[in-house]
Amino acid sequence: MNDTYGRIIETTKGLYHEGGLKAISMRKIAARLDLSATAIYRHFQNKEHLLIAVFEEGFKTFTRYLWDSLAGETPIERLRSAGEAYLRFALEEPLYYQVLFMVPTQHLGYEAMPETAQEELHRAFLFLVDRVRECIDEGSFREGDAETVAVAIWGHSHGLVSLYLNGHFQACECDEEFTRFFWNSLDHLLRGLTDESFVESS
Amino acid sequence: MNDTYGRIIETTKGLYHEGGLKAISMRKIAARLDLSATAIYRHFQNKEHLLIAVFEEGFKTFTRYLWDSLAGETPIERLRSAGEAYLRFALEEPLYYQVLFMVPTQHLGYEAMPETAQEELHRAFLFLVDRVRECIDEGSFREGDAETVAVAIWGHSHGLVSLYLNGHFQACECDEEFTRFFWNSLDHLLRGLTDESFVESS
DNA sequence: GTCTATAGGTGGATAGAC
DNA sequence: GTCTATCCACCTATAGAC
Repeated sequence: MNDTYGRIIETTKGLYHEGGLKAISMRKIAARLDLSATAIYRHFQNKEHLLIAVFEEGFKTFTRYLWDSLAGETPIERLRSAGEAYLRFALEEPLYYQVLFMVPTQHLGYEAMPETAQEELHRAFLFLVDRVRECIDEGSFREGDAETVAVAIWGHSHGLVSLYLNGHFQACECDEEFTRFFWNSLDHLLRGLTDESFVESS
Repeated sequence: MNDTYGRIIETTKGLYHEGGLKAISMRKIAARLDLSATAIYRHFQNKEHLLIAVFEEGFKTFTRYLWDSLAGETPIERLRSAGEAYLRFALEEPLYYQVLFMVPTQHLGYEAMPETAQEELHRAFLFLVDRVRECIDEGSFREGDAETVAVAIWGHSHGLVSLYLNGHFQACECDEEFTRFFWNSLDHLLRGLTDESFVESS
């Protein structure tokens, strides 16, 4: 990924991180790469297609993380690995995490983009639902709606991660400390979710 | 709030909701209110001050919600009321919720703004820490670090709310359904947080 | 594949009339 | 308090030379 195509995408992520969608412009990207503003149009049809490409690269990366988590032998191990993969992705690729999970799709403001984004996000969610359903099917979790449990897990994880990435976690000085906190907190939720009447009453 | 000042702030919130920070412009606000672009400058010094005003109105509103939650008689009741206030604010003022809690402060890109935002957010967090500490002090919660427990509660709540506001909650058709889900999920987390060794091991 | 030149649009903000 | 006229900065995108 050291070609111009890859460098343009990296620069776009950087601009997003610094100033949000409003800070991304073809001219600024070009300036940072010592290119003329128009050179980018040889690599991407227009700005919309560039942003779609960033999005899709992000999802490719995220999918690789999730894919690796399927190596676990039992459903419970695979669910835990999925959580580890989600957290590792957030910490190792914070810029992608923000673009994929922290931008309201309406704010993208393009035709093709929101559909791509929604579809990909839904696919990721279904992956988690599958991990939960496996656990229910083999009896590790109580009977119930896998989607309901998956949403609670995703919500909890996303909340902690997004507060941390936005700098609202003054307690944690480093990623390792946050990782310990994340798992401690999530384990308690999982215990609550699986021990009791969560699935039925919701 | 039917004066021009209030209408400008409402319109700004609406534009943010539709297209994010990049969609907010003095000209668009003016057009929606059938004003000339420059009329707004009689009410706000410039765009930065307008955005700060939106932020501060949002925090005034949020603070009113939290304030009402202090009416509870016991620490536990007040903590629960604070959660109810947080959720009601998110559902009744979703545009403010997004502006206050879902915009990375770097993306605001002004001098005065990020400090205002960070300070106000921190004050809201300290309010939650106080509610948790009360519960610990009277013995309803185990001994331990109130900030740690507060972060877990806030993270969980924020995660669920932001997924819901971003439309990722296909299971819940209406606010009432989401409210039930929210409390069911949060109650399980609270049980886990208070029953076991969460505070010590994190 | 990269450049310059350029068209056409949107934006923030000021000056001065009413 | 609102208007029009205006300035200047920045943006996306195209055409055509190298």
